[in-house]
Amino acid sequence: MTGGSGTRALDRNGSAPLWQQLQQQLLDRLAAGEFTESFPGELALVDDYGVSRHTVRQALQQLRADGVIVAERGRQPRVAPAPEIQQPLGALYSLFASVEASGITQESVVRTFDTRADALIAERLELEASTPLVYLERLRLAGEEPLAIDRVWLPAEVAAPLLDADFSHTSLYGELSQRTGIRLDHGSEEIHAVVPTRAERTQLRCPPDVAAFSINRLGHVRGRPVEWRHTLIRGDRFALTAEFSASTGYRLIQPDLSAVKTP
Amino acid sequence: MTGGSGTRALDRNGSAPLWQQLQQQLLDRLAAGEFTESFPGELALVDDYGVSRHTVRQALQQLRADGVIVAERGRQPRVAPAPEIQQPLGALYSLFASVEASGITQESVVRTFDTRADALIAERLELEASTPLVYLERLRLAGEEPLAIDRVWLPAEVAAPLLDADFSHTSLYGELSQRTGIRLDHGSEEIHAVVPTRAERTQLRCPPDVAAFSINRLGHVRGRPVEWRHTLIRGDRFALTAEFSASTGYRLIQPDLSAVKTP
DNA sequence: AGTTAACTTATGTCCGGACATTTGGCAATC
DNA sequence: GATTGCCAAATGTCCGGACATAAGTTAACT
Repeated sequence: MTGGSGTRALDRNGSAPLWQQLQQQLLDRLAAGEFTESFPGELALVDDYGVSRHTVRQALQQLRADGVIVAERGRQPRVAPAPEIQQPLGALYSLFASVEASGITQESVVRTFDTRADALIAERLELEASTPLVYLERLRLAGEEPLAIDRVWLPAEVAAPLLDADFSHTSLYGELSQRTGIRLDHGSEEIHAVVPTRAERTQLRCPPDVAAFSINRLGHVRGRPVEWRHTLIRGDRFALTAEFSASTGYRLIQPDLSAVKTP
Repeated sequence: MTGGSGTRALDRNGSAPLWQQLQQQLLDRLAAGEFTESFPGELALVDDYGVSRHTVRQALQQLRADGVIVAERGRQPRVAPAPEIQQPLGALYSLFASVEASGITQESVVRTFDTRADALIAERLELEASTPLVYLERLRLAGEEPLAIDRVWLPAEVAAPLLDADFSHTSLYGELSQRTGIRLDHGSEEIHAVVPTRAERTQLRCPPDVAAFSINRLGHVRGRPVEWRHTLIRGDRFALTAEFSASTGYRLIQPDLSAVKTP
């Protein structure tokens, strides 16, 4: 199997540096699921690819820096475990995390939950207009009082396993991760300040002359858009809080919801 | 001067690895302002410290990865220029940068500009209630139409040199940096969605049933708060846009102002 | 004076070897 | 059976050398 020398070949005539080729090959093999639990040691790679240990180390170096693999002295390198806790992703995460943190009971009333087609949303998800989409519309309550209206569209192809879930207490991302293994890894959102329509005000049971955040979000998984979301949050019960510094950049932090709770 | 070998000494008996010591020494010397415009080459360091080129390269590697120094083939390494453009700092930066980017003329009408005392603001700046503060209130126009009301308080002690500046076309941060050398390095802000009062609507000349962003910001310089700012931005002409991913985290990006320009 | 060619210098890449240090497993011992 | 000691294996560190390649400099040439 892992016998002799030079089992695997690298293009030695020009093109890319050897260590770069090796690095890429390792990434490819890793993406193909080749190293489930044991990663080849440096000397094994030296033997396999017929390069010096220095070159192997140079290839591994960035992989270690990026946290793809973990290596310690005297121990065989292993593939790094998936990042434990997903980084807070976006203002929506901030919203629900802050409710959670403040200890207020969090609940959702599912108003609609079905599969349908929507040409406009489908286009935003880069799908055919007739593609079936799972649609979930919830009224989110915090402390038994309406906080936000949340509407999500996902391609039925990926979200079908969710259809028999109960979303009155669990989070969409939790179910999505648990049932399909899918986790958003990229997204963009646009945050507007709006005055809710009368219908929205009725649903949110909020007084007149109250503004709201309107957030449109497009979530991606591995480069493909898989979630369109629109959330309308009462402006009298929520605020975005951010911190920034030259070193850490701009970060949303969990606002103190109790301060904006019920004026 | 830089003659012989081993001019500079490294602790060779245990403790930290040579490359780490070298890296630290280089960082120290750099912090002392020793390499203003020319950084020693690899071979020079080999000669100076009496280590192999491999060790020198290992020490430099992380410095290059961190962008501290820049090295290219055949060219002497140089100290990387100070971070080109200051990192977008907060939603306010995003606001004015996006106006700038869209090519719309940006102008301010200075409504008030004086020195006064304000107990509430002083407390937020951690100052005595009677401390004199420079107060600047501007109506910010984009494309000759009102976009935001901007009010800033700074301790007079640091902002005094600004008092004879004309803020109808220049930015506060620009003047502050130019006249006093002060640049904000940290801050926090709270973003609310509100319905503007009638007086504010009048100033902003915006139609009824339009919401607004209300942003409170506290800016720091080297751990001391030096700026309290309140900005009210028309919600029909501005939106916050953000991107996030597991690798880069949450970042505000410049929204397309033209899309929200004038409905 | 302007252009080209050759040379120097510097980093990028790659190889070989050597020793230190830590881990993990095996074996001998109590 | 549990502990201890030893050895092999693996990575971390460090050194030396060699050639390739790009940039800058100088010299020669038109």
